Amino acid sequence: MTTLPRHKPVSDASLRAFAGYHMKRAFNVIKADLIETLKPFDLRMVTYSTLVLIVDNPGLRQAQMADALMIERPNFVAIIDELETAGLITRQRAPEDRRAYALMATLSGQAQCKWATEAVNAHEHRVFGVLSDAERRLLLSALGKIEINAAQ
Amino acid sequence: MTTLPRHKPVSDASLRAFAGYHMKRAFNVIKADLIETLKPFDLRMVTYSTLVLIVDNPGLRQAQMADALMIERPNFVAIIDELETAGLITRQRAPEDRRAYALMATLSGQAQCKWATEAVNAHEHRVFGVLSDAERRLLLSALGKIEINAAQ
DNA sequence: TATTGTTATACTCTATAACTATA
DNA sequence: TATAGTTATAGAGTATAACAATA
Repeated sequence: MTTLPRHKPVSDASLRAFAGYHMKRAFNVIKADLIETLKPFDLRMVTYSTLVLIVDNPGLRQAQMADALMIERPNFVAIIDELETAGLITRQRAPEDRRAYALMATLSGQAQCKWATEAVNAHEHRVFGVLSDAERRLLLSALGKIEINAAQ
Repeated sequence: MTTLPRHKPVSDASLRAFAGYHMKRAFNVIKADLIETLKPFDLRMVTYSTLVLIVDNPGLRQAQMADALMIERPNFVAIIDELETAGLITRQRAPEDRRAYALMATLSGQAQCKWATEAVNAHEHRVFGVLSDAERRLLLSALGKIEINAAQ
């Protein structure tokens, strides 16, 4: 008896004309799956990315890491605190510049990074496994072009 | 004289192995451009998407719109307030269910939607114009597959 | 005077519980 | 009792100004 039926389908045809809308929707599902993937390791997307960068680039300063991750320096403090409290990284005063900290992964941090990366690889396989190798290559190529184009 | 040179390049090679990392970086540049595109219209991404949906689906209820946009009902209230205050839409009590509001775009809202959509089309051309038609089609197809796959 | 890490702060986005008015 | 819209609130995420220690 409702003239406004409750489950009338909503048309998003106009939005679907935009590639950006599809990017957002696809990225939303990827993000949701990644968050679940990292939860057992007590890592968030940003703490996982940071941990990987510290493992791969031992000894760098906070400001350098923050720049690479495009995170504002003040916001990076809590992220580093979180990883340090979890025993995954250490802050070491840089001997030649006592204002700066050099960031290093602990042995535990290296192990955690390796295990989490295995889980993230499984996540990537789950999410992008629907694509053929050719599709996946073309997706990466297209994404790269979009990013480079914007930097001009 | 720094043994930790300030601009030592940071390797993100490990992260670049992940398609999701490229998705995030590409989406970041798209988002930044779209935010600038919508600023002259006093619209945010979410208010623009909502306006388009209301123009295309006049008379639907808030809850239906919120579901379609995957926004929690409480958070949708401020979005609708914003569009209503700007004179772009109206809330009309649904006569057959006086708890509900039917959402309608005003004439001004329809015009604003049309102009903003022209700007968003230009934005899409700027951002995705680096891709060939074939690349763009394959990107959309791949994104669709990722989204559908996740819904299973 | 400038820079590193930090604190404080504010604004957005997102998620949940609970209220009101209607059904 | 259940639902539509709302309020309040809390947690992330993000951005800027300003401070102490050091250069």
